[in-house]
Amino acid sequence: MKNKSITSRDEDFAKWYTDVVQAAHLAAYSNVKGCIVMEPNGYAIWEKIQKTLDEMFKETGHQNICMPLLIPENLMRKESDLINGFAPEVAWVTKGGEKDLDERMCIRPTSETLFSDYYSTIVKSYRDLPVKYNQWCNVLRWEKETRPFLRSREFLWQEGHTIHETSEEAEQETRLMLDIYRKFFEEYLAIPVITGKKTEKEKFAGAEYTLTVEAMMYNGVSLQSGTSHYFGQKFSKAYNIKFLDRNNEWQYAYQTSWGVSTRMIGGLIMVHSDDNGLVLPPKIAPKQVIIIPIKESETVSAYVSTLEKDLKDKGLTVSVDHSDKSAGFKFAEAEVNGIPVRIEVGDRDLQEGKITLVRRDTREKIEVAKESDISSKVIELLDTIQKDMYDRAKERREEFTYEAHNYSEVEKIMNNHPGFVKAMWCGDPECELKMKEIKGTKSRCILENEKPIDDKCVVCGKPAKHLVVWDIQY
RNA sequence: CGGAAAGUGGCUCAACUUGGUAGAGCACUUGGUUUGGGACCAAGGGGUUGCAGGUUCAAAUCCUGUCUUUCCGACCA
Repeated sequence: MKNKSITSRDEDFAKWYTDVVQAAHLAAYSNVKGCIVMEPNGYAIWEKIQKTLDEMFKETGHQNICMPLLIPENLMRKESDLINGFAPEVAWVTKGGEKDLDERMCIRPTSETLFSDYYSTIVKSYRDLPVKYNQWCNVLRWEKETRPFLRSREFLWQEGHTIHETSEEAEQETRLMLDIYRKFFEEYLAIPVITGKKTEKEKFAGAEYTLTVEAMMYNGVSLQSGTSHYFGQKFSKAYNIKFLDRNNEWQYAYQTSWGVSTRMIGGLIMVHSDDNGLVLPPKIAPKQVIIIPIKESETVSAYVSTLEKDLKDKGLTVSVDHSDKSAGFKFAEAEVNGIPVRIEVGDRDLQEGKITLVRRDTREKIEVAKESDISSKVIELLDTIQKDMYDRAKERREEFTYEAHNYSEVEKIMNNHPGFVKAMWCGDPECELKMKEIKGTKSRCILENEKPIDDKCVVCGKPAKHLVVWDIQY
């Protein structure tokens, strides 16, 4: 029994993805090209993500701040790597008149420039450091090919920007935030990730280096899901962020930035969901339990309202489907929306002294005695679902993780079923380009703590420097 | 920017070849019967056929122009 409005995942993955987005009412296409309307179901997931991450940021000493939407052109151009990297994607606005062209401003594609300019005015002494600010906002990048959540012109994200007294401290911050992202992905989103350093070619324009969180989607394709950048003194020199150090000498500050976006929602869908719609991990599902009265009767209604109160008292988010749709419709609806546990309550079951719990992830039906401690059972079940979802995602990732020792092996793997290909690399960008000829395969990240699997580059055969994970990307 | 295709109620499409009162399914509204895997019956509302011009007694249909969108390519943190 498959959802009628959703294309099968194995038949056409891209179509399946957009079908799920629409069927679960996460987002709708708008009349603004490349921009989506994030609908309540989708936005609720974002709010949950936001709340969880925000707490993690605050626990580690970060504060929220709000920067302007517009960046004056002269400010944007102070750091040349950044503007060169972003130029094709930046949208410019003017007041309107021809003479106003001198005062062009861009809509922020990212806010390093604004933060840097601001930091240059507030930092005077080493005693002012570190400064650890974050903002939740929208940004605009004029993408040509767009897909809901994965790549849209306007999207929501958080960008943390910090400045520090020493390079060590700044690098530590870069690592810390990467770890927070990893923890969030694995513990909350139930998505196993690999982390590592981006190559020169793939790093953020303007960064000394970029650390990344990469996740594998159901179809084996990789999604860059979060990045943490170390800037060194690059921006502080361009924007003059100077302070008097402990020896009473002027120093440029060391800087970081890090971000994750609504793209994660796309990842969440492509890792866990199925042909019946959305599947959400309990820790991030805006609604954890839905109670479905099969047919409203006095006994059913009485049982349902007691149960609802009970579950709510235990801190679970619960709703009851009181609509007059048929039972089958309600089941399908609960499934397409990805609610982790649904509880079916009907007269027939009640007479037999039981009710039915249904797991969304496996669709397994579990009968439990109506007088038993339902809320404890539900809490236990939610934990199991969370864990099982992670384990399944990890198993699938292992299944499509390969090692390759030469170029034709990579070709063979990618043509068969894409996935993470571990292979050695000499460090030459030419070899990276050569890899791209295989269905657009790119370096995802350089693995830092794993043993080399070979001593020569998978492309050119020269001595290898790095163990790299390669994959096709979204 | 190159190649291809499509524009008809909210959505998916039909009618176009051969000009003659714009139609179906889904969705929506109302009433009733239903409810253990996407219920049924009845009634109802909603479209100057992307836009502009031309041919004709008559244009969704033929002709010209124009705009928009989608797909492929190129491009892409």
